[in-house]
Amino acid sequence: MARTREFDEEKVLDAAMQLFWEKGYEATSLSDLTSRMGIQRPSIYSTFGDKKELFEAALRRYTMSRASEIRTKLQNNPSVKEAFRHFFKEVADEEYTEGLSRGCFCINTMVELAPHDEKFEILTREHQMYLSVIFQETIERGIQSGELDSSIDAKATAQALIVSLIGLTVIMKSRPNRSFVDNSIEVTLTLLR
Amino acid sequence: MARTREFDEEKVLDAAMQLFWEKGYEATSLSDLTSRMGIQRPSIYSTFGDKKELFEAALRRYTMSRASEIRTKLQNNPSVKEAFRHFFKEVADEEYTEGLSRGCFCINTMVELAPHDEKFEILTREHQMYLSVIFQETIERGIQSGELDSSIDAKATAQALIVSLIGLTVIMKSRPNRSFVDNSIEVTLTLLR
DNA sequence: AAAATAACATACCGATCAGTACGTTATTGT
DNA sequence: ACAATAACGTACTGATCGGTATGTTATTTT
Repeated sequence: MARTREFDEEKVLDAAMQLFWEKGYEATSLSDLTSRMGIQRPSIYSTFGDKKELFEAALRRYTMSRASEIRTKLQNNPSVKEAFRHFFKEVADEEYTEGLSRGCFCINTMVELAPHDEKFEILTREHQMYLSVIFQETIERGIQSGELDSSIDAKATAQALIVSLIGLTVIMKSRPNRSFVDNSIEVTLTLLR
Repeated sequence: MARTREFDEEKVLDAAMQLFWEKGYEATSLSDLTSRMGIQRPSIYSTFGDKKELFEAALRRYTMSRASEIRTKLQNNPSVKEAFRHFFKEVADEEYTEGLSRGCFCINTMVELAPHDEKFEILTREHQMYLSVIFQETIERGIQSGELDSSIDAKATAQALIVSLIGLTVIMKSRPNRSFVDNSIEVTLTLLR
């Protein structure tokens, strides 16, 4: 050992995550990163590798914390339908409250990088598949409790809800009327009967 | 007048559209554009303005042709539900057939540019709103013909279908199992009862 | 205290970026 | 035929890109 590191690795990775989340991969320069992370260029390279590797680390950090956040939110409500309604509304509220529409870092990456980079195709797919399993388990809980009709297909319905969540997240970037979003959510939730 | 233009303005704009559609705005360089469009740099600037203006022209070209294409497809089937099913399946088929997942140029732009450029926020929003009106009119046709229940909210349902279509288009960039996509489509179509 | 070592900051690299100046060529109107 | 003009190709601009070489500073081990 020798000189001790002056920065907190998690903190600077978090700063990089915020920046990539806001601006995407291509539009974020190394200069943007150094100023936002508060460390110098060689520190980035020695700690995280090149720009793509830093991006990957930031995305992995995002998907992990996001997945557990969603899992917690869906578990915290005895009513499955209300849990989904509350979650979807919350997603909408966040986009309409904040000035900047960051959306979902993973979805942004799916659009920007997945088609041309297999690593991110896989990484983003696996996150969505994981979320869809969380949705499915939540729906199955609703069936077991008798809240939901046992005739519904938990897996297929979960997948449809994931698709709607993605669509919602994306279209909010164009800032449609709030009624558009609210209508879509209510209609989509009728899939949970 | 003097020397006549040697290139077809529509053809080179179409080439630019294909390229921006595949790679997005930032990742497409002027050198990429000149080689794909087959014309020199000054010809681009004198004909279309700068890179952003060329991008905008390409996107406008896309949204217009896409909207009329969708309108036609939905009108060509007497059954509204079958029209939507066929259309959604076709969107899926295209993504799974082609090697590269281009998705929808307008959706790509919504993710990449809309949050930081009001012009594209408006342009992409208006396209989605236009599509949602087409969907709504199609659903209303189904209600009038007796195919669909008159109790359904045509506008809200159309909006939910637009959201699902966006979600589908985006998630296919991560190349999920075909069953994921097919399940989502079938469940979503149960909104048309 | 001295040697070893790793994080630090500065300053640089060649490549590529978007955009343009400029000289040449081809077509027009007179 | 000739002057005017606009599209053409070449070659360039300053700025910025991602990435690194290098020298300095601080901490640890001996």
